[in-house]
Amino acid sequence: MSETTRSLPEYDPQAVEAAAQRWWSEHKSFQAVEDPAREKFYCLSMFPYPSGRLHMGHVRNYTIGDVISRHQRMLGRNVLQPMGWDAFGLPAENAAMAKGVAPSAWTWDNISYMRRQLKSLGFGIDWSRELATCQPEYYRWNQWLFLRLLEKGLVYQKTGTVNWDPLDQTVLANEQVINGRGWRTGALIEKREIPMYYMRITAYADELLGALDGLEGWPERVRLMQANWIGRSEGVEIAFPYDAAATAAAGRDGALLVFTTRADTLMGATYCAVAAEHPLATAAARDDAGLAAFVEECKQGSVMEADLATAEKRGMPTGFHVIHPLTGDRLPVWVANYVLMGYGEGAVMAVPAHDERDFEFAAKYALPVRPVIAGTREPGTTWDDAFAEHGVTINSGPFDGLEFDAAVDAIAASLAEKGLGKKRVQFRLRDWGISRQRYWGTPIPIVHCADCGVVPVPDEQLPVVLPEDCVPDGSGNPLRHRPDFLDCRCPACNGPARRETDTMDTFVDSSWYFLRYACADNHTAMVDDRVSYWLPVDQYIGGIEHAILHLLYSRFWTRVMRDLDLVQIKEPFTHLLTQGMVLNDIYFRKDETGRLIYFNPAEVEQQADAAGHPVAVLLADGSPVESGGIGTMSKSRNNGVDPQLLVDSHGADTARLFTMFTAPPEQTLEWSDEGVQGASRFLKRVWKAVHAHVADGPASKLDPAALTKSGIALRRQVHQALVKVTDDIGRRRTFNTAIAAVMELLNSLNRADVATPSDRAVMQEALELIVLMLSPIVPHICHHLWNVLGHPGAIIDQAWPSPDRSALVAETREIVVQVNGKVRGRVVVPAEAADAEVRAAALADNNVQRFVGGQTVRKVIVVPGKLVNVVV
RNA sequence: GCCCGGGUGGCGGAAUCGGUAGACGCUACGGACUUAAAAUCCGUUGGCCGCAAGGCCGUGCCGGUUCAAGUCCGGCCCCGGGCACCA
Repeated sequence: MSETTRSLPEYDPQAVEAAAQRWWSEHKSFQAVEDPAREKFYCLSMFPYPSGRLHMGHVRNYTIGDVISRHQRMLGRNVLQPMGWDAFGLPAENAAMAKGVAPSAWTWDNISYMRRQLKSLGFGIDWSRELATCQPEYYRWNQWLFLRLLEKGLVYQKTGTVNWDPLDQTVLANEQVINGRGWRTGALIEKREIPMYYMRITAYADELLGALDGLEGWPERVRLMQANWIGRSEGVEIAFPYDAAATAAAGRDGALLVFTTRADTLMGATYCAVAAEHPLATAAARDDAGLAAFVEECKQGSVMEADLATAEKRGMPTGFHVIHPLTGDRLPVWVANYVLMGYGEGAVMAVPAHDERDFEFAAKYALPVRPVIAGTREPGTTWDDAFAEHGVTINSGPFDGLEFDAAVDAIAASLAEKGLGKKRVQFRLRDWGISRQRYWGTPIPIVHCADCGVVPVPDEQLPVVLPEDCVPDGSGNPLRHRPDFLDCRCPACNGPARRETDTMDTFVDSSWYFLRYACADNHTAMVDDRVSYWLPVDQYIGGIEHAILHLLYSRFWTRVMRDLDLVQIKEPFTHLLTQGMVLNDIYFRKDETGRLIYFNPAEVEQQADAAGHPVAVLLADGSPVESGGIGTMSKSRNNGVDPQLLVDSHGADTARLFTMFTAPPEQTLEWSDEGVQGASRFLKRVWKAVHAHVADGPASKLDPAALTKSGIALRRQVHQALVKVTDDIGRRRTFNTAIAAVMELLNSLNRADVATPSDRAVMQEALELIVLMLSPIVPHICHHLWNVLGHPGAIIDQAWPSPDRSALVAETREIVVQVNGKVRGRVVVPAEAADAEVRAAALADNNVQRFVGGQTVRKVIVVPGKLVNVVV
């Protein structure tokens, strides 16, 4: 590089980015066109909820998608990267309540602001396919498919439990229940049973579970979480016949049905327990005021499983008994708050000796413990917990001495003989309740007629359009007060009728939006042929928080559409990347009432106090604030970073580089102002290296045969970096290490001595490759630098480069030598050296000799090309 | 409570299939340039011992397998995600 002082052009991100974005827009670079002759690549990021402004999590998510998309494009694929809006949901209703603005207006304002932000980040999105789930053109197909499922019996009605706020007279979301109280009213929340529509996802439980094995492009942990969520377990359904009192109360002969995976412990059952909602509990409570009060108490609080499972175990006897199906013993039936009505039969047989929860309950209420599995403890000794592992049966009469499987088989056979039990499979998965007592969602296409009952809306009357000018006030669904929506004609008898006011769960919207991108302009059908070209999604990217619900519903919905012959695929997403959350520091003060006031980290500075200890100080008043550690960026903790400020101050490329470099995509990412500086500095260094190089005039053509020794070594580093970056971006998706490899290479180039024309040719090649390798990550600056390097076309049309294999060949290798597993030296050997030769060189090393000393060499392990371990 | 992840220098992280722990970046410190500052460039930076060569210790904790463990196995601790109406 010449040492003459001269002024190189300054890196001005705003100008560079505006120019690149203008070029892409003018050339419609990202408009995807179906072309059966070309291999397609459908790269999809989870669509955002239009909450107001982009947050760093969005920037991270969409940068990952854009890097993969641009890389695939360079590999020659026909890439589709669409974008849309998950536009229905609760926050719009909350904003409406807070600001008195209609959810629709609020949502569309947010969409136009966020669309502009996405464009300023330079994502290669095909905006011609944009959709929003709150458009009738979209949600009419939610309604249409709902009707098809209704016809097939895959949608049905039953009651479901919701959180009821008795003051506001409204149903609350789990999020709106805080410590068992309504978030606005503070009233104690009650559980309430209301009629709802359900989708029969359990009909697909076996298939959804079985197909997980084939999802090789999914992270193992997501597959595991889904498998556990579906929760297939094999067990025995056992009938415990009612005693006379229970029979009388139930009004007929009957038996308490329970499901258990531990039929081998049946001889140890000492009581049965039912959920508070169980019919037997209801029957018992009729004549027992104390029990009635307890059952009512169990109906207080939220419906959340986490709350139920962590609640203190409590119960009361029903006074009824059931008959043990094998021993004939009378067992008491209890109502217990740890039994879930939603799983199995809502009743359990309790074996305190071999189940943790039963044990805790039995200990509290002095119920008998009867060990029937040989464990680590002798029967008769004091136990402090249950022995829940499998083992050999004891104290079980004719079933003694059996291993788990044999015991279950023998007991199941004996029960079957008496007609009191059979083996069956139980899933943890429950059917999907889709009814919401909310305004801002897809209207359920049902009409209620006094004469005809529940009548589906005919297809030709779709969509049932949601009025857009409602402003919810927190006291229930405003649709109930809208005669223009409510009043209609019955499709069956044409008499006066009333529309259903419940809307659909927003997970319905997101269960198939990825199909609609392929044909968003089709207003006569839900999907068309273009879906079979683009689907399945080749790469799906989104937050790990969606690992179960959204992804499982989408898998279910896709299968439903397959069974309706609407699509040919069964799995919607071939490869899945689950990105980690974005975190930032949390700072707060407590006010007089003990409430926490949060301060944005941007308003806080780290200083040292008089004693030299670090202390966080609010810039506004110079007084300290408390540190609350680190946590996900959220409005409630006021620790978000507005990506717009970053884009405005440093440019989109710096924002993109920072999020890609700071952490691998699947891990949490911690925000750091200094890290942003580092990213920006690196881009300036790339800019400078390219401009300094071209300032010395054009380089001559590269002749690999005419290189100096240092030129060969430098060129080897260049192509090694290319091999690594190709693998990191294309296979491993570890963008952080890809960037590190390019940084390392740039450091080498800056140190290199460029004296001869052949050196300059190597430099030209190296800089071109650096710009090509970085172009998926920081596309704007690379768009510019590609032209600076003397190329007339656009870098976006360039192919991903291939390494020159001959440049990678090295003559020697460095081998690490260990003695007893500790590194004691390094030797340089010819690259092709045989093991014996490497071994000899290793043993000859001075420091190695020092540690071997006079001891006998017991073993020498040679790992070819890497290391030698001498064991003495 | 249940299911799934994670824990490595002052900090973010690297180590891809059991084979050199700390790549790359940040911070801090020292130097160059500058009237000065910023920016930029160069150097040092896990701890301890040593003039040096080099050595000892070190990947949340305890134990195990192996020639070799951040990586595998068993038991714990802490942090994060999900738990079906936030999306």
